[in-house]
Amino acid sequence: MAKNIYVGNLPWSSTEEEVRAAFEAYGEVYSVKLINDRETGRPRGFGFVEMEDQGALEAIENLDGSDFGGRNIKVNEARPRPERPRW
DNA sequence: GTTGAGCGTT
Repeated sequence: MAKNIYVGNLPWSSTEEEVRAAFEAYGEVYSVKLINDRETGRPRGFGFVEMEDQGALEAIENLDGSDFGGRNIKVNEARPRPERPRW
C-alpha cells in the first residue's frame, strides 16, 4: 500500500535525494518526483513522494511546516490525478 | 547568475 504526498515550498536547490532522505526517516519511500518546468527547465520548488500509508501519515504530521533546506516546506496528501484521455 | 503560490512529464 502506498500514498501520494505533495511536497511544496521546496528550495530550488533541493534534490530528490534530500527529499527522499527526509521521508525515509518515517517510512519506506517508493519513489520521489520533483516537478520542474517542462518548458523552461527551471525547478518549480515542489514535488511528490510515494511511500507507505503509515509512513506517509507520519511524514505529513512531522515534515509539514518543518524546516527543509532553510524553508518551511508544505507536506500534504496529493490530489488524485486525472486519468489520461486516450482519444 | 533572476523567481516563491502552488498539485506532476509516466
